[in-house]
Parts: sequence; C-alpha cells; structure tokens
Amino acid sequence: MEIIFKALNDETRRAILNFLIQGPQNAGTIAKQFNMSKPSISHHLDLLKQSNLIQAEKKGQFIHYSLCKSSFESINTWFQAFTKHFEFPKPKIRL
Amino acid sequence: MEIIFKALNDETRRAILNFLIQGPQNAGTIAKQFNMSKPSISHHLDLLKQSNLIQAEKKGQFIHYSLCKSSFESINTWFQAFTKHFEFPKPKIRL
DNA sequence: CATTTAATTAGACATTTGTTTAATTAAATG
DNA sequence: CATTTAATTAAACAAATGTCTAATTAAATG
Repeated sequence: MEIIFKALNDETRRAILNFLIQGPQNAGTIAKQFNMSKPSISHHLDLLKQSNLIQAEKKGQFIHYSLCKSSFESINTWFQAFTKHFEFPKPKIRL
Repeated sequence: MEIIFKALNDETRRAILNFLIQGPQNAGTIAKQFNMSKPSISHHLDLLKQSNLIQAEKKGQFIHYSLCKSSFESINTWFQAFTKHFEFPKPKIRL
C-alpha cells in the first residue's frame, strides 16, 4: 500500500488518473494537459506505473498509458475495514 | 482531497487509523502502540485531525481521538469514478 | 544515414516532511 | 500551591519530493 498512497499524494498524478478515465493516452498527450515540463510528467508517470495504478505499453515511437485495475482493488480492500466500521455501528441495547 | 491524501501517505498515520477502528483512544494510549516519541505521534494526530479523518474531544486531562466519517466518505466518492470505469466496460458489440 | 520526433534519464536545487529533544500549557492531586 | 501527569508547541535537522534544464535513447522519415 505504501507506494500506492505515495503515488496518490500529488495533485498532478491524481489529475493524470482522472484524465486516463477517458481511455489510454500517450505520454505527449498527457503532458499537454498540464502546465509542466515533459520530464516532470514522465517522472509522475513513472511513479504511477511503479504503484501499478497505470500500465505502459510501447507502440512504436509512442508509449500508451492506461489505468490498471489491480491497485484500485487494493485500495478498495484497504478501505473496507473503515467502511464496515461506519456502516454497522454496535447497538447499545438489544432491539 | 489534497490534505486527506497527504494524511494517508504515512505508515504510522495509517496504523493509527487502524488502531482507532477498535474505538476512541487517548493520545498516550495511541503513542504506546508505536516505537516513536510522543511529540511525533502528537504531530501525526494533528495531521489526521486537520484532514478530518479523526476528531478530538478533550476529557479533563486527556484527549480522546476517534475516527470521523466525513473524510472516509469523501475518499469513497473520489474513488467512485474509477470503480465505475472498471465495473462497466463498454461493450464492443450490441448483445 | 542524417534529422526529426517521442520520451526518458541525469543532475541540480528549493521545498516539504518526519523525527528528535527541550520547553510549554493545562488539568489533577497530595 | 507545589508537584505530577497528559499532551502540545517550538526549534533543529536529515531525508524525501517535485520541479527544472540538459543530455540521452530509440523509433520514424526524407
């Protein structure tokens, strides 16, 4: 989980994830969305890839990035303990 | 969301949240769970409180900390866009 | 095969973060 | 009311993070 939460702890990376909901995009197209240098975006993509929130696929000169299901499932599982905590408060009295 | 993801991006803080699933605890009891100075834990509790993942209530000399629903709901809402993305893949053909 | 295009890697640097010890605040108690 | 106990705030500092420009890699093209 460590690396997933780390990857999510940045506004630009979260915006990249949101952008990728539309579908796979190459690094250049992603970079154009942001007022930031290409190397910076490349670095963010690397962190997202390390965390398995996205995956990369080389297509000739381009690299296509897309959302990756597994890490989103991990996060969901992590939060389930808290979801349960709030959904099922212990009754103080027998009904 | 910024401050919530920031708060979640630390192993100790996530462990504190998990500990609080058991129920409200005071700062000293929380600190004992960790091999770390009390001021460090105090700092982590402050960040968690700022993010509204926990709330504090002073009881005499003690301060009771407990999980706070609202920010967990915010996170859940944030993730829904991705949950939807993976749950409902667009069919390529009409069934 | 020299040049262009897409993208990453490397190096530098300022900012943020997590930790510690020392000092402070505030409530409880003999 | 002086002392103890719970907890925070302050100050300092090393480590991690995000950004940039310059350099490099690798594929496409005239």
